[in-house]
Order: sequence, then C-alpha cells, then structure tokens
Amino acid sequence: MSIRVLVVDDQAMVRAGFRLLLADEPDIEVVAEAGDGLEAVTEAARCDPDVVLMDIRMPELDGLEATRRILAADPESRILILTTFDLDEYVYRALEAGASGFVLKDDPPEQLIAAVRTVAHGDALLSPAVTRRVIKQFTRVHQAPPQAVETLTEREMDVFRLITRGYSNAEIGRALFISDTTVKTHVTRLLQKLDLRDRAQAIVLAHQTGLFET
Amino acid sequence: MSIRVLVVDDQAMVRAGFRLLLADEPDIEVVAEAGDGLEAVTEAARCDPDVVLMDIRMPELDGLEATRRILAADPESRILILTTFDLDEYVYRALEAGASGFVLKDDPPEQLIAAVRTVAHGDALLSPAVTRRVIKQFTRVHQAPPQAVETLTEREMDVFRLITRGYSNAEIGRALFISDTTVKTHVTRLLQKLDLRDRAQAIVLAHQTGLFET
DNA sequence: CGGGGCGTCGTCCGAAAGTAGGAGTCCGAG
DNA sequence: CTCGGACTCCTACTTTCGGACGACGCCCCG
Repeated sequence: MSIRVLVVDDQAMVRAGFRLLLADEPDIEVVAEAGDGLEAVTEAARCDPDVVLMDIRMPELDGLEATRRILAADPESRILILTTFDLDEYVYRALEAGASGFVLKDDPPEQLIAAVRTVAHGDALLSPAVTRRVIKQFTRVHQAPPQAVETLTEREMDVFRLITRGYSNAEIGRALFISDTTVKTHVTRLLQKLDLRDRAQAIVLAHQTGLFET
Repeated sequence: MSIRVLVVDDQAMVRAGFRLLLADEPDIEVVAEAGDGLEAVTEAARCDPDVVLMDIRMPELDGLEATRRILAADPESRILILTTFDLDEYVYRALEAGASGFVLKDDPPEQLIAAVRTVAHGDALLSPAVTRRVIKQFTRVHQAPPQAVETLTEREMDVFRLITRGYSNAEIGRALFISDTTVKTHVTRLLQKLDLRDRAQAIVLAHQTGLFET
C-alpha cells in the first residue's frame, strides 16, 4: 500500500530529481510524470494517483487550472503545489483552487517527503517558510491597532487621516493650509514611526486596523 | 549540538510522557521541566533552552503570559504551544504572544518531534489540523464588485488586488511573474477605467466598497 | 534660562509612480 | 483568414514620493 505519486513539471530535470528523491522511500512510488497541465489532467485520470506533485508555472495549462480540472474529475485527489518563491501570489489562488498544500522547491528534501505523506494522509499542509508568512499576515490582521499609532502627534494624525482619503501631498497641504514640503515632513515621520514604506501601506494599515472608521 | 528542550505542563504524567517520547531522539534533549508558568519563566532564564514545549492551560501563570515573559527576557526563544483543543482563540493569542508554533496534544508523536526540530531550526509551524483552518480563513475571496470594476480584465484584477495589499509595482511583478513595466501598464489602465488618479485612491476605493474583503 | 518637542518650511537627490506610444504574441469570434 | 481583445514588454518622459539633511519659531517644563 505505497503512496502513488504523479510528478508534474515542465522541466524534465526537475521531474527526474523528484523521481530520484522519492525512489529511496519505500512507501512512496512515482507512478507517472507529466510535462504540462494538460498531460497532468489526462495522467491523473488514467492512473489515479494518491498525490499529485505539481509545479505551478507550466506551458499549456498552468498548475492552477490543472488543479481545478483534476479536482473536478476526482474531488478526492490530493494536490501538492510546488513553487520557487514564497511571496508567490499563486499561493492563495492555488489554495482556492483546492490544493492540499504548498511546498517550496528549495525546502530540504525531507520536508518534501514529509509533505507527501502528510497530504496523502488527508491533512493540509504549508511549508514552514510559507507558514511563517501566513502567520505573520494572520497575526497582523488580528492585532489591535499597533500602539505605535499613539506616538503620532496631532498634526501627523491630521495628515494620516487625509492620506487614508487618497489625498496627494499637495492636496493635503491645501486642506491644512500648509506647504506641501511640510506635508512631506509629516508623512516621512509618520511612516518612520509606523514602520511603513509608503502611503499605500499606510492606507492598508489604517483600513485593516479600523482606524478612522466612519 | 542537540536541541535543548524545556517541557512545561502542570501534569507530571504529561511531562514524563514527553520526556520519554523525546528520549529516543538522539538530537533532542530534555534539559528541564516546569509545572507552571512561573516555574517556566525561571527555568527558561536558568537553562536557556532552544525550544520550550509549553502547555497553554496552567496554574499560576498560563502559557500565553509565560510565553510573553520568556520572550521579553530572550526574544530568541522558540516556544511551541501545546493544547488539547484547537480553539481559534488560543491560536490567535498564542501567535500574538510570539509563539513559534502550535501543536495539538493528540497529534501523532512523529509530528510533535518534527515540530520541535522545525521551530528549533527557526521556522514557524502550525499543526496540520490547525493549518487547515488557517487556510480556510485565507482563501475566502472576492465578492460582487460594484459596476465599473467589472470592466477590469482578469489580469487587471490581479494587479488591483495586490495594490490593495500595499505592494509596490516591483513586488507585484515578482508575485505575478511579469515585469514591472507590464505591471505599470495594468495599473495605468485600471486607474483609467476606474477614473482614479493613483494607487492610493485605488486602495481607498477597494476598502470603501468592500472589495477584496479579508 | 536652556532644552526639547512640535510645527513649519526649505533644498537636494534618488527612487517610484504614472503617462504616452509602440509592438509583439496568442487566441477566439466572425 | 482577418480582426480585435487580452496580455506582455519596451523606451522615454514627467511628476510625485520619500529620505536626508538643515533651519526657524513656538511653547512648555525643569
């Protein structure tokens, strides 16, 4: 009763690497390979693997669409997405598509193998590196407004409020009857205090934490 | 260079169980135990463990507060929270308190051991059971867009969504695997379609209309 | 009285953002 | 097959932002 795996990647070298890597594991068996999304769908239908190891970037049909189609044909399929970057926007979309998990290509091999077993067993999984990111996002959303906001002066708050309305520096200047260079001073300082990069992030922060509601 | 672990639980039997469980692992060593939160704090300060395995429900000082204090004394500490229930409240609060991970007491032993290694290595971790819930939270997406937003193409929507997260053009490019000049093209066109001046206004619009909730 | 925080206003500079226009691919509809 | 829409990428340009300075006046507080 070994775990039957389908490896999908457009680079033959990568597929070979995984095949080799998994060959040492007695309870895991690579039963098929596919070089693009379309192949992946047909192969999945043909050999009904326990786990599909799927690259996300592929010709013909990308990993997302392939995931959707495979799951449409067999909702029981377990699909483990592979990617190179962890800030990958495709993470979310892959999970939406119904993928069971997510592993970085440069995670250590043992982690990949453990991941295969985990999803085969029915659990969902994110690679630790991805998890760290998710946790970070997660805790940020659920945190009360950072007390750093309290360190803002009255004037900085004025500017902050107008920033969250989408005003430019010049507009803020006109609204507050000060020069735009002064506005820039305030903006720079509030960004520093809140540890943000630009006004865009400031707006996001304000809305996430419910600042300036109403 | 084994991983030095401090086990914290108010039940001596549980501590003994973990000690036994971890004794078989050559690279893991239980260097101390504590029966409540206060003890945990002093023990952590005394023996400076690599990983603290901490129950969340305890007399004197609960796992959350103990976590905060240990981290206040040494921000480098890795704390792995143990609990019997996968109630979200604990997850949030433990992560807020700065815990590196979260494991259910009835997760299989191998998972616990792997978790210890993972957090010792510096990665964050959620038990698969918890991860599934987190994933669910994160994959909640788009809803009915208000009018003009419908004229946006799929790609423009992708870019729009990342803008509302505070991403720069370069970051969006990396996330979507396209060049930043292409991102700028999409940005310009979506701003035109929505009759907005800059990304800041786009973020405001998105949040005001409840686009891209969560 | 002297600091220190705050608000105001500058300059200089580099990095982003946004605009304009062109151009190539792919794909589906007519 | 042609046409057009979507997507991609480019060059070249202007404007805006943000950072790093410094400066001045104000007012409060030790």
